[in-house]
Amino acid sequence: MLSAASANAILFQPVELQAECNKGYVKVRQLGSNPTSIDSVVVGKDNVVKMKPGQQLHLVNQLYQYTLEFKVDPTGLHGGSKRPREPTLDDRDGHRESPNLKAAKQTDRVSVPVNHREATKTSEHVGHWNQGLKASMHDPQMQVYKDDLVVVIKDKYPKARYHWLVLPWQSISSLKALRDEHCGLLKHMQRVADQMIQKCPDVHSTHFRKGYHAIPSMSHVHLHVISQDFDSPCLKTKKHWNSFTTDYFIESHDIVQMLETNGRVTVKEGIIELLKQSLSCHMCHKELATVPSLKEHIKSHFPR
DNA sequence: GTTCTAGAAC
DNA sequence: GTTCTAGAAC
Repeated sequence: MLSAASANAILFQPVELQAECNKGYVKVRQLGSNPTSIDSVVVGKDNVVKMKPGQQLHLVNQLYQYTLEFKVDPTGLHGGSKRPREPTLDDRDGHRESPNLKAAKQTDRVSVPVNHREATKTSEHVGHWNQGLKASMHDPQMQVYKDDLVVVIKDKYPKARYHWLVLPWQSISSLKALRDEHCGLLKHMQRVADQMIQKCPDVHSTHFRKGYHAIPSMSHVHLHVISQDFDSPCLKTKKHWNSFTTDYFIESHDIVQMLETNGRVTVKEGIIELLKQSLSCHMCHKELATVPSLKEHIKSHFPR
């Protein structure tokens, strides 16, 4: 049985924090101009981690119970004159990996619930890249529509002029987890997708498709709603292209139909190989040797 | 999922 | 020389 561990973070200014711990280590991630730089800090015997203003303490998983205590450095020798960081462009973009514990004050304590079972598989850790949609869907800045059953967000890296994701609030990890009782939910997601399309200012000149990736990278079932211009700087690789233009992209209607007839969704063996197939224009089937040449070619089908 | 980059392709 | 891809790392 795991005992509760605690970490005291000494802060010199009240700062915005996210708290994270992984088997006695605390990762301190400095966001801002270089959001990928990470300092890994061993928690000392006294469980104290000194943090500079603006640094964020992330919870890597939920293996341990925490209490975080935020204190002011009494010596004033550790950068106390520095200002806490202001929100950056990256922040406004909205894709944080875990919920924020906002503006902790000196005496604030934050308890993080423990869920041992869900934290056992590495790929299911909160904060792992493949869990990003869970954070995004709950971020009000990302939501472009929501109701009791679903939320719609813009894809963070859109592969076309319009690219939304429709996600159910209900936690369904992948297509494999779908059962016939989910048919109603999936049909609702389809209707919401259609509403998004109808609200689009270019609806009359733009073709959309609604569907699921056969083997998505990101956890949590999500319906892609994507315009067929594929005019986006984020579309960069063969994998991107083939994931939206081959049978790797499964029409929403087909998923619902599979569920209604078989009670579950099955994906053809070897479907992942489709991602490696040669590049072919989805409009005229012309074969192109490289992604840049393909992107140049499809411009002719979708003049601005 | 993205980013980074070595080395293949040109 | 530059462009582009594919695989590792995250």
